[in-house]
Amino acid sequence: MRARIEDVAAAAGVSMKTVSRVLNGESNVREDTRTHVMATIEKLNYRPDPSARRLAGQRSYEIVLAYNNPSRNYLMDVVTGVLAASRSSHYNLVLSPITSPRDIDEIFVHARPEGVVLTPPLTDDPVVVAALKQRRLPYACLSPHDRKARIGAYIDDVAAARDLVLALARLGHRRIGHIRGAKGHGAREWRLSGYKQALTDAGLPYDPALVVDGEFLFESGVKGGRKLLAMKQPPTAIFAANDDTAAGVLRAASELGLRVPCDLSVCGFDDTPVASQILPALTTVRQPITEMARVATLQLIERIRNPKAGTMQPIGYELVQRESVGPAP
Amino acid sequence: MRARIEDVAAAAGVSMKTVSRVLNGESNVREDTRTHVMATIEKLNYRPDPSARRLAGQRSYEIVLAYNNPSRNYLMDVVTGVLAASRSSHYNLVLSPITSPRDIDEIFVHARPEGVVLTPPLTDDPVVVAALKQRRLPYACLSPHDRKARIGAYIDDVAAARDLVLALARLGHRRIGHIRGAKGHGAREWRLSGYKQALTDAGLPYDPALVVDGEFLFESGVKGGRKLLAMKQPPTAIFAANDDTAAGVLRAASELGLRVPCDLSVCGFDDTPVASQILPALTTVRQPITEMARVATLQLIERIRNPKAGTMQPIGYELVQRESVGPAP
DNA sequence: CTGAAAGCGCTTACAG
DNA sequence: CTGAAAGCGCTTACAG
Repeated sequence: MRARIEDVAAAAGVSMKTVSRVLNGESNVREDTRTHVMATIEKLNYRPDPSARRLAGQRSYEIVLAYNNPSRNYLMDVVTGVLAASRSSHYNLVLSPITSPRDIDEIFVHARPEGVVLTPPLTDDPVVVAALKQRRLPYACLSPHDRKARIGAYIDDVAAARDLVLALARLGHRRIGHIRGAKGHGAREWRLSGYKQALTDAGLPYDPALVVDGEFLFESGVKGGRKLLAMKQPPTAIFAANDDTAAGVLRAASELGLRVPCDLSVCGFDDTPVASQILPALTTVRQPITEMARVATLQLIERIRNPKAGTMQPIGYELVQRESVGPAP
Repeated sequence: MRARIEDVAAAAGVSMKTVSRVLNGESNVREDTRTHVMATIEKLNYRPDPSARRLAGQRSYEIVLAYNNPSRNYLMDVVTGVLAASRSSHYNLVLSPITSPRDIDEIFVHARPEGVVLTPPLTDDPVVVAALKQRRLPYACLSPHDRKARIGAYIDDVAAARDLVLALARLGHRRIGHIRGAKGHGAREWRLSGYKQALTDAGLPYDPALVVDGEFLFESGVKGGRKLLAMKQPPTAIFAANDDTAAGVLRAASELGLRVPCDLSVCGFDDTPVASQILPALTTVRQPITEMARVATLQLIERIRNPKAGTMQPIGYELVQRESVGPAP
């Protein structure tokens, strides 16, 4: 039989309440009492029953991870990070795929979360955020568009995009195209912004014709790539908003008989598996997604414990140089 | 305030026990009593408190999804399927990454599952399976090596591999190479077996030199591809055990200046994103992973309810013809 | 077919 | 710093 708190109390010669105090790290326990109770817990291999704890404490210890669009790769990394952080703090993770932002209340059908982790683009959905605020539910965000008044984690997308494009400029590229990310994602704006900054830094003019729309998809790259490469003065390099898009550009280039990186340089963003497996392998930016998710969840937990705690944490990124970028032809 | 079972009982003019019976679909409730109680539940928008239910019932309603190796893509699809099935039956999903099969007891640190869903290669790990059996814990498997005495879901890997290789033979290929999957995965054996069957069906000899080892990785494809293509009589087609491996073969072919599919045909297995985004896009097999996970979980739930219920369900696969396969040169 | 009582294993609110 | 009592919201075992 499993040991109960009552058994521990009896074995340690204290009350259940004292054991409960030790368990929950509450103050007002004499140090040697605490030590003794801890030892007894260890000896009996006692683990508190989560259901009893929840019922009596009127708390769920649940953290919801809400998501909709992101790629499976991205999501699984996020799951890993959120799981690590929540477990280390004795919270339970409840997954909540959101079919439609209007159905944000779906979350509460399967959980009574103490806090929510939001992945983009849910982070910037006014309906979702309003619903959470109305319920006064703490939430943390991964790479939200608006970082002020939010807690969570992010990488400096602008700087990363700038670094990438600046590297292109240093290789002699003077006409650099950009295929944008999907609307509603902060990354769409940041990456364009980094692109523009790099042009300025390199003393290159900004030509709106070199910037085409996209949706973070392979198809965006094919379409955007065809459009850019069909220009009278086509770009010699293309910065795609993510790796899937860059893979699409590679396809468009191949259709036109262009060789990468000899005739055209291409870079992506994210360092997904396709980036290293495609030919040529993509120069891109690696985001430590699992770490971001872990840190964001930790911020959430701090805020759950203290409404004034929790911050927006910057996380480092890494430029990954591979084969898809070369000197301007 | 939330309604409690007591409130529903009072409003409906019955005892708590009767409401409980209706809630749990037990028999021995008069039909009109049931209808009336249901209406009252609806009216009060009553939802039973999960913690109280677990505590009183001494049940966890938890299903653990245990995983180690699989790719993030595969896993996220599995998660989606398991989540769908467990929620539809009022079970909760607990994720359990297994660092080492020896630490299978990790599962029980964070959950007291009523059942476990196992993903390959955990499905065939003797330590894991023994631990589950010893605890008399029902478990369902996704594509286990040994389907007998197991419940869950699978696709006919042998037939799928045979179809793929047979298509190659029909295009005139007479020397077809195979790069195998990782040890410990049932798929490693099945795909080889399907490969051999196809050769037999096509009246082609089986040449062991054309079969090289692999681990389901991109690197396996690069290495295996180089080895096969360096043969005195190299194959004109290569069946890689999965898409990542096939992507590696594409890379090896490119290094040697071989063009796919003109000089070499390549096919993979799984239809991961890389399969459609790589150049040339891969001919492969699509497994409905989410559906398999859903069905397997449903089998598990049946078994939880009845130790004799639950079966091993076959799921259909689909051949995806793309650009990486062509007539023999 | 229905119900009154006891109990699941914790925490809370209070007292000392 | 510590404890005795009540209660969280359900289900179980039993009785009728």
